[in-house]
Amino acid sequence: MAKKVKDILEMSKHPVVNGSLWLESGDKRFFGPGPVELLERIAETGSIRQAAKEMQMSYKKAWELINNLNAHTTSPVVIPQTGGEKGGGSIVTPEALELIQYHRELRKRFKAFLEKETKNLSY
Amino acid sequence: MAKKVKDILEMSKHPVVNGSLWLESGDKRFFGPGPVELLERIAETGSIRQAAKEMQMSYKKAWELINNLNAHTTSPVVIPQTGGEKGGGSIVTPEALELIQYHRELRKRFKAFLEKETKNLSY
DNA sequence: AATCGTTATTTCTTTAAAAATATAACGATA
DNA sequence: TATCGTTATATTTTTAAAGAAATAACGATT
Repeated sequence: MAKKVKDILEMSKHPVVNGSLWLESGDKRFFGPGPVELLERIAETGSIRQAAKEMQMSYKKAWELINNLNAHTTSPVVIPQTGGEKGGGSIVTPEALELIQYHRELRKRFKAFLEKETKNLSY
Repeated sequence: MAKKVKDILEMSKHPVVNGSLWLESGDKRFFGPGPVELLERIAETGSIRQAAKEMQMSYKKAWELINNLNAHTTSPVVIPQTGGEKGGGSIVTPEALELIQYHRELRKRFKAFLEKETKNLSY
């Protein structure tokens, strides 16, 4: 009888099945953990720059993520305003909030999958 | 009523849920797509160097992957022989083949998960 | 002992990604 | 119209990862 995985792996090191999820189209990722957190923080702060700063992300990268995300939605999920009383800012649309919620649920299902597979290592 | 994801995403670009899976312990990955393919090729060729070459992977990286993998198993899954009639070579143990098989099945389950989630985007 | 191609390892170089920097445009407000 | 902090964008610099190259050790075979 062939050995089982748990007899091959060094179980004392507590190996786990882990992974990453994202939305892509044409091999290009446009919605993963990064953009999600960014959206959340833009919603809070009203500013791409400030949100990026909180995440220790460069403004440039943040802007690219948002721009890329907007390119994959029927209407922009982040609406920037340049100039204005405080120099400008950005608001996230209700659709963005919907995407965030979707991703939370997706992540929950993925987490369940990973935990199931991790448990499965032991049998 | 809140919009659904399919109404927010630009569905004409055919977005899909995709992801990556691996085994890790202590935040360090030791078994993902790379090592799996490498093991398969070492099994075929009997040589780390040749296997790496086939994958356009540097020998150094291949060796690191294998070394790292061996460090997470109860006994080495790749046994190198330095020197010998053809200069040496490496053989993969039955346990390695078992790991490969495990990963194939894991990947199958993950694929099903991803496809289900991708379909789910449309509803 | 000479040969072979591999393993094992270090060092150097290249490349790519990320980050930092700089600057123009913007428009509500005072 | 002067100010503000932001968006938008290009350019430069830094950093990290990957790759290339070089070298010693190895041992069965001849």
